[in-house]
Amino acid sequence: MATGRTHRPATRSRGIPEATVARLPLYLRALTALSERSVPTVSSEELAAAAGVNSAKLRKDFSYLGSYGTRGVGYDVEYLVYQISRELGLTQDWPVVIVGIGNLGAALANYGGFASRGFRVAALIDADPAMAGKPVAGIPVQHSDDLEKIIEDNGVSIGVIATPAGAAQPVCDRLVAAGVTSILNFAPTVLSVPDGVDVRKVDLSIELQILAFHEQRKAGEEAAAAADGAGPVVAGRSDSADKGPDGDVPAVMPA
Amino acid sequence: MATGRTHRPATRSRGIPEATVARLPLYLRALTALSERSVPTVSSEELAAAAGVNSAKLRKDFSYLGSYGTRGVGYDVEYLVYQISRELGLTQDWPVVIVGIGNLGAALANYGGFASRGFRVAALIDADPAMAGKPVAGIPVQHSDDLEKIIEDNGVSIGVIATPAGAAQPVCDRLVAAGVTSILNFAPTVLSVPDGVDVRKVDLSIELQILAFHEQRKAGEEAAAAADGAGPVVAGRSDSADKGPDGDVPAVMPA
DNA sequence: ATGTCTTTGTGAACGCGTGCACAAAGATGG
DNA sequence: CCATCTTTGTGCACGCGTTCACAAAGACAT
Repeated sequence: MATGRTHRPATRSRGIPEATVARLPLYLRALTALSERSVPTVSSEELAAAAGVNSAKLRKDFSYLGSYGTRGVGYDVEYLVYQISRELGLTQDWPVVIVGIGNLGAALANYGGFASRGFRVAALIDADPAMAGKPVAGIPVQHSDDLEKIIEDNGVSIGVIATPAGAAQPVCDRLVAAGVTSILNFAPTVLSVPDGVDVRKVDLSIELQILAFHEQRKAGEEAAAAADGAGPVVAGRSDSADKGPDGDVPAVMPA
Repeated sequence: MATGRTHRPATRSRGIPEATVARLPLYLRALTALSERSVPTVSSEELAAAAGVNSAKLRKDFSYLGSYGTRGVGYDVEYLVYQISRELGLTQDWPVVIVGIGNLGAALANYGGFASRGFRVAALIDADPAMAGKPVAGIPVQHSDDLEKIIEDNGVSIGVIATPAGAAQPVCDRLVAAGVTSILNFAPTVLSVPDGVDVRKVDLSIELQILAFHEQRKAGEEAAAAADGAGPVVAGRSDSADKGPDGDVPAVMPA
């Protein structure tokens, strides 16, 4: 995840904790898989295992949405898919623009996970005139001069920034000025935005650095253990969800 | 950011909280920028602003590493860069393999943020025989038949999975069997790994879904406010780091 | 209808992370 | 050498998130 946060004020959205909101997409994916296999109902235990979380946590998460389960039976898969989709706002169409069509921007444009969740790539924007008109993922790239017009014409409220670091803040400012209120930032920069605009950050380098930290620690422990005459650790197989080198921490965050 | 977690057991690595570890790369980036401008020292207040965090939090984070500041002056930039780099394990070389050279894999191979932090792309691996030998980012793609040999020959301990969802778990199993102990997963799947292996997950679709949730909420509030006769909200500019629609939550997590 | 069994929904306790506010430490000037 | 000023390092309190453990609720069989 991106990185570095502060607990949000008292504005808890409609009583649903942020931690829960972040898990809903995870549940939704697991439920969608069950739905495709025509599984009618699922218990909290089963679904929790599929999503890689604690079953009590899952039940508490669902309790924030309402009482959608049946005691002694479990949850109705289709009904839950609908409720979560509605809660996340996925029942409506979200036009999205991607700014910065380099390798990453092109990869995002081609990413299939967007369309399947109600997200529609409305436009691809790049500052390089040579890119203009060139189709990427079947969509012609438009020049950034037209950014404002594109945003307004398509009613875009979500923007994805995949530009180099230096261009990110100016692009962000223009997106916000044009009406975008949610930004997913892949550029390695801290963006400054007005109140009311949400920013989530994904930083690939930071993720690797966190892994490196734990990798180094493991190497150190192993060496220490070897020095003690004891062998390396490593035990039984476990679901990665309930251990993790990092417990919680976001490499993707609001910022 | 990837998603869904559980607090790690009591194994707090060398006393450094996970939340702190996740912020160290952020500080490092800000410090590197200062270093390039030849700024000799920086106060916690200034650095915190650059990294988008609370200054007290920053000081407490640094206190876990030791007392590297000078009261009345601040922190020595170069020294702090070195200490954080060492703490994160970036002073050593980390060979990394990327498995799955589609759009995303290619984008990762070309990503400049890796090399600059001690990460070296040792090999690109893909299951498609047609890709074999074809250079991506100047590195010839190798066939997945040779995965185990590549891992061992290069002493790789960190693997990046950018395959389709279906291939992720088998690839993960082979990586782990070959000796990889840290995995960065871009495939939309919950990976199961043995104890001792760290997994971090980055899910682009989940990030957008979280944004959509808040976007929907904002739209609802605005409508409600309009119905009350009051105008939309939106106030002054603020640094996004200390508000956020999501406070904390990780879309990237251990799982 | 009644009893048993399964599974949900949640009260309560605990722990981590955050941020305030201040004392201690050092620099700097007279 | 002393006074003042800046900035660190941290004790403390607060709140969120997680987890346990159990009572309530419904299904199902008899």
